[in-house]
Amino acid sequence: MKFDKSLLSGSTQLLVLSIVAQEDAYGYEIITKLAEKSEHAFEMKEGTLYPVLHSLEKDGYLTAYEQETAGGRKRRYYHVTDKGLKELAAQKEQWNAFAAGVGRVLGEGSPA
Amino acid sequence: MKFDKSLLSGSTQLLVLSIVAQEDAYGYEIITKLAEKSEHAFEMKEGTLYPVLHSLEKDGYLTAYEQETAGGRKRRYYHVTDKGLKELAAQKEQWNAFAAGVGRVLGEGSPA
DNA sequence: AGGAAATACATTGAACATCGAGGTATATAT
DNA sequence: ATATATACCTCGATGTTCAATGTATTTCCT
Repeated sequence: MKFDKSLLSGSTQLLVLSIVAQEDAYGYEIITKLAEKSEHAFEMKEGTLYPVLHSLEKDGYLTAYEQETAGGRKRRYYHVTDKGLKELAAQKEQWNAFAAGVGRVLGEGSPA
Repeated sequence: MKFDKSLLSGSTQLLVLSIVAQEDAYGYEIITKLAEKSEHAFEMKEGTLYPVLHSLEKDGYLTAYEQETAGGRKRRYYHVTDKGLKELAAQKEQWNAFAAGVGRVLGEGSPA
């Protein structure tokens, strides 16, 4: 496929970038928000999220800073960079093209 | 994720099932049709398709029969079974839920 | 006060999917 | 004759995700 790595699995990146772009967020929070917003269609696992977060940071799409709660709990917040916003836009486009393609393949012959 | 294997990568199965369900087809033809119908959003590789075809057949979603062209070229046609049609319906539902979920995550905050 | 559950971070090994490259063979076009 | 398209297939490398596991703190319940 043309999209596979940059979409099928890249949908993870897309989702994470999208959440963080809306508001700075920390790991645990991202998982929660994803579940909420998708109405539990997604339930991303920590083992999936953290490596993605690290690679997004390494690639310069996100920056991280630590902050303590009133309670004293440390959280690692992520913030999207300009580069990250551009990447997000690109991945959104890719997703739309992919989804439209699937729709076209499924639609003809027996419109759901 | 909840869907990953049954959707992200399972989108391959969905796509193939959908093509064959519309009309019996052989391997090479499936790749061509997928490219056409999706307006080149997908370009499935043979190394991806044939293993999928074999596993769909093994699982009873497809049956195969051989046929020769006027030219004398042998083709292995695939036909969808009742079980395959049910699976297709199920995977379509999954896809729709997934796509809707992504849409919801992307949509809020900055409606494209 | 004590214990369970939720919060919050992270890593590792196994499983799985896809691709790229390679292989075989026939038909058609140049 | 030779190159390209058709048509099937396999294998190894790569990359992604998950389940399991680990640590530590905070909050809730009894």
